[in-house]
Amino acid sequence: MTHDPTNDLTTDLTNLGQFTIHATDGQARRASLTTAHGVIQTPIFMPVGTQGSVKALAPDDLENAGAQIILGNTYHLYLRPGDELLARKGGLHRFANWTKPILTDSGGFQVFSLKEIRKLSEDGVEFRSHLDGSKHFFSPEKVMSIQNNIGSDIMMVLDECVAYGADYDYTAKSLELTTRWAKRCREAHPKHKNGQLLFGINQGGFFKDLRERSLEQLTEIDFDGFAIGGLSVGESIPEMYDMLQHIAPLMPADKPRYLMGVGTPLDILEGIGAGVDMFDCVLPTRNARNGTLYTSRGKVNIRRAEYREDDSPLDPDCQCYTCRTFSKAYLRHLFVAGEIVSYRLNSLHNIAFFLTLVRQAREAIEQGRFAQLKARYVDVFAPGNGDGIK
RNA sequence: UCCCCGGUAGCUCAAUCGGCAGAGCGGGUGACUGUUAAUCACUAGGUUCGCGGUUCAAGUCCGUGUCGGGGAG
Repeated sequence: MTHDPTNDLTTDLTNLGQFTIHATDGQARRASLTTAHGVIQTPIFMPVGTQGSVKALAPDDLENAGAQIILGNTYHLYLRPGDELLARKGGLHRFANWTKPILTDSGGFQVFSLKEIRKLSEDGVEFRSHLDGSKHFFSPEKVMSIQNNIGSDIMMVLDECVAYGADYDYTAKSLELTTRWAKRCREAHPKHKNGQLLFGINQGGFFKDLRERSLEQLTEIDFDGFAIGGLSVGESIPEMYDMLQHIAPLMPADKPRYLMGVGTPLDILEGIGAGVDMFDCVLPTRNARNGTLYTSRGKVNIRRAEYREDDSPLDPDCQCYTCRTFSKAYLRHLFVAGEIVSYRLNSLHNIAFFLTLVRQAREAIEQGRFAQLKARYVDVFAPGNGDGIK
């Protein structure tokens, strides 16, 4: 059984994939992208909901925090609950009651993160399930089919996310493989079939000529957008920024640019400054569950003893439910006591913080003052500049 | 009054034949980047109940006191 997501579309399909740039400020772009479930205003941060849920948050929480689009993951959703079940339930949107756009990662990151339990070949990736050890084969065609069943608005091609430290020869061969897989994904999924967009993924490790080669090959294929993969895999911040600044401006200007898996508030601003439009990262939600909260004054580890009696809000400049309602002392208590609502309140805040950040970036670009906005955040978050704790 | 068991980190407890006093939890911190993560790492806490003895060496053996638990009368 196949699922046709066009059944419950909210958008005029004639504009599908349309990417309109409304303003620029240096390399930074203020734009919008039309998907089957709505128009995304960029630059945007996309909360990660690997298993069909942004951990600890319900759709209402996400909407209240201002989320426009969330992620799902092909590998995880295939294993559980299964893409065919999702198709029977009307796709992930209907199953999870999330009416806005969804982007699905292809499983390419699991090639990196689950490298102990997978085998690569020309035809695809064989994974051993991290849940029960069973074997599963992900070809580019299979990954397209799974994402069809999930019904995501933006699908990603299967790629090999190369680990940091890979040598030149390996990285070169890997990028060629990623290109061949990208072509097969495009062939398996004709443009805008089911109202679903498809993005290619740039690889090439930390070799600029390989990154450029990857980009040249990918741009010959008709994708709706292009992603930078293989960053934030263990390299230093300067190495990441150096590659980002090199490759992002070379990407097609008339298509959305997506920096996968990045990053911290400063990483995101660096990316926007280099011309990137879309970001996703587990950092706000994972850190929230581990007690690290982002505020306009810097990072706050809510577990710290100094907040035991602190009646002030987490972030006086934040409009989120958590900051409007509770004191740091109470949030600390909830976290230390391991209360479940702690994970929700913390996640809600961190997501709101990241979404506020990109909203401010959009406004700043429109007003030609992006550099000032970035400088303000660097002031707060740069190492040795008050990064840690206020 | 007698008999038995016990007293080791803030808490609950380990420690071989007498051979460098440890763990878990708790405390104090840090890390986390397309989620195998409500996870992981680091760190500070000691008159081993007191006193005396044996021994090269005692948390450990002996004597005595003390505190707690149990039993007998």
